[in-house]
Amino acid sequence: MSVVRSNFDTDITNTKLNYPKNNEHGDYASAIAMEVGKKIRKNPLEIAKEFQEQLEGKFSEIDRIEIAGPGFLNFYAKRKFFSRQIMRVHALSERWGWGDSFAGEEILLEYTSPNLFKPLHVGNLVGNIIGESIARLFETQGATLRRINYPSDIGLTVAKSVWGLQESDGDPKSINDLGSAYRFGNETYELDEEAKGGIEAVNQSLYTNDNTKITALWQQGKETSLAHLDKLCRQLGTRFDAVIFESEASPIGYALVHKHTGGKYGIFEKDDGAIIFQGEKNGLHTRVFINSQDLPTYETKDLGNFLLKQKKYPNWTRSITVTGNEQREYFQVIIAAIRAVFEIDNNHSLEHIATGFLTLAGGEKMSSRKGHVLTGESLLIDLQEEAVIRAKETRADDVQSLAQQIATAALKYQILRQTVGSNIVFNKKQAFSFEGDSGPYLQYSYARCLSVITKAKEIGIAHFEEDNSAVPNTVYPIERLVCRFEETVGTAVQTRSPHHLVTHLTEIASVFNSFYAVERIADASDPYAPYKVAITQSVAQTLKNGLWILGVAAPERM
RNA sequence: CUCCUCGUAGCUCAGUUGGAUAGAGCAACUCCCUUCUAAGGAGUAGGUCGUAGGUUCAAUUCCUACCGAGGAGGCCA
Repeated sequence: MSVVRSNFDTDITNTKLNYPKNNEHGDYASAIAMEVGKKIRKNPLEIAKEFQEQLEGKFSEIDRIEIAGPGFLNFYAKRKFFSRQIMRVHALSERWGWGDSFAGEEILLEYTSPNLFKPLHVGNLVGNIIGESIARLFETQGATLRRINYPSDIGLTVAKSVWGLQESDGDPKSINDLGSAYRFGNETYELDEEAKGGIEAVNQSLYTNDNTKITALWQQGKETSLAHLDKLCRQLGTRFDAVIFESEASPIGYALVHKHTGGKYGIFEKDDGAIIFQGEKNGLHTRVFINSQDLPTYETKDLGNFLLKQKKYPNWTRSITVTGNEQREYFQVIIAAIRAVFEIDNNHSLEHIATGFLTLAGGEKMSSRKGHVLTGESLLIDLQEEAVIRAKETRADDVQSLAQQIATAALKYQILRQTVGSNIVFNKKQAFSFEGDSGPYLQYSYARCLSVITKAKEIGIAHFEEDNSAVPNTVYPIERLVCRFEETVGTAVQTRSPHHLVTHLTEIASVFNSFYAVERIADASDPYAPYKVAITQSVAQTLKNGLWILGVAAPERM
């Protein structure tokens, strides 16, 4: 069908083929006649007629072209087109849906980037889940991905924890002690002037490294916190290629800013004792990079971070940072500053992807039963407990591991289903139900496909062969949907929007389940059985490949 | 005050980049397991697409104004 597409992607028009909502309007449709008609002031119906005559018989896959409504061109594909696509899915197998639109690119993708020494809030997981999915999307298009974690290991929040550890004699090897140390430090900072001074002193010491006891606590706590994070990330399916600490980036950024301050070609300038970047010249905000106490701000650290990334991966072509959307405007400034400082040319691109906030639905408070903040971890544990109950009734060999797969699927689905950047209302009730539009629904549909395929094998349904097997005249809706998968992956990558994929997979699962409900697939007496099984296989493959991109496991039995 | 993002069914969200009758799930009400997995399927009901203008053959989609929500705006991140 790409032949048809390319034929229309001309200079005269930006009209593309689209999928009619109604099958009666063909398999593909174009509004080109209306658009051209407007430009040359001619009746669209006449133009459509011309197109029709010119295109008729030009495409081997097209059965006929019809004109409808005010001048739509409706293309009806041949039956064989679909059965060939189904065979193609089978042939491409693991690579079905993959492409090469980013081949040769080396992409630096920074995401997750949490505050160490602090419990991971569910919201922190959003960036990880979206980031991982975007990484995988790029990987399907031939790019080499460098997953980068840029945790904050220095600064006031860290100082609060370290101070808390010191005061409460907490064990820096215990993740729970780190959490309570942070809460203690954070609360005391607000209430007690003297303690506030102490925390600020700790903060200073972290920068200057002048107190061995504090440094030791810090390093031990950092290790604990990192190990814990690593464990959680693995459960979610992420493994980072590089970790760059804010504490490393800080002095490097500091030197960079000073190097480019003042003078004729200075990028930064001194103002009121601070060093700033004049963003207003480019319609952005002016931001302070080094404050009047000569301390680097987050902006400066991000510059240092970039230098470290570039040094580690000198052949990068694209650098993408995923953060919360409150940093949207902030990142426009950072990108402008990086472009100026590092003289980035047009062959390299810098992008920022903003993710939304996560809140809990209708009245549910952001606290668990114990009255603590709802951490990503505790939510996963709760989900898993719920999943175990269901998993026990399944055919799975390993109940615990299935429950874990279901739990992560449920969480990821809720986050990946909607447009990146819009705020996410986490519906606990919905996530825990595992029904309807959900991660487990996709997994269940996949397992169901496999079960049918297994049965087909058992009763000896023949393999589908293009020349020997029978194919029903009418095209099943599920066939059309499966064919579009490749294109969906493409738009998801282009727009950095995994939700397009989620929507499409959900639709595939839903339409397949309807197909399953009315059609008997593995029926030895049905001449179409080989084809129906082939369709089922293509659905399974599509779901599997799609779930992989989302970072969701595809259990074979449930 | 300025800028950014958003407003679609009771709730949570899609809407193929301007196309044909605006779609799902949840919740409500009906049905369907002696048939390949009921975490499923079929159906009913639910909409002035925030409001008002404008551009267009065609607007949920683009432009303007207003209303409402959230965010950002030189020494926090």
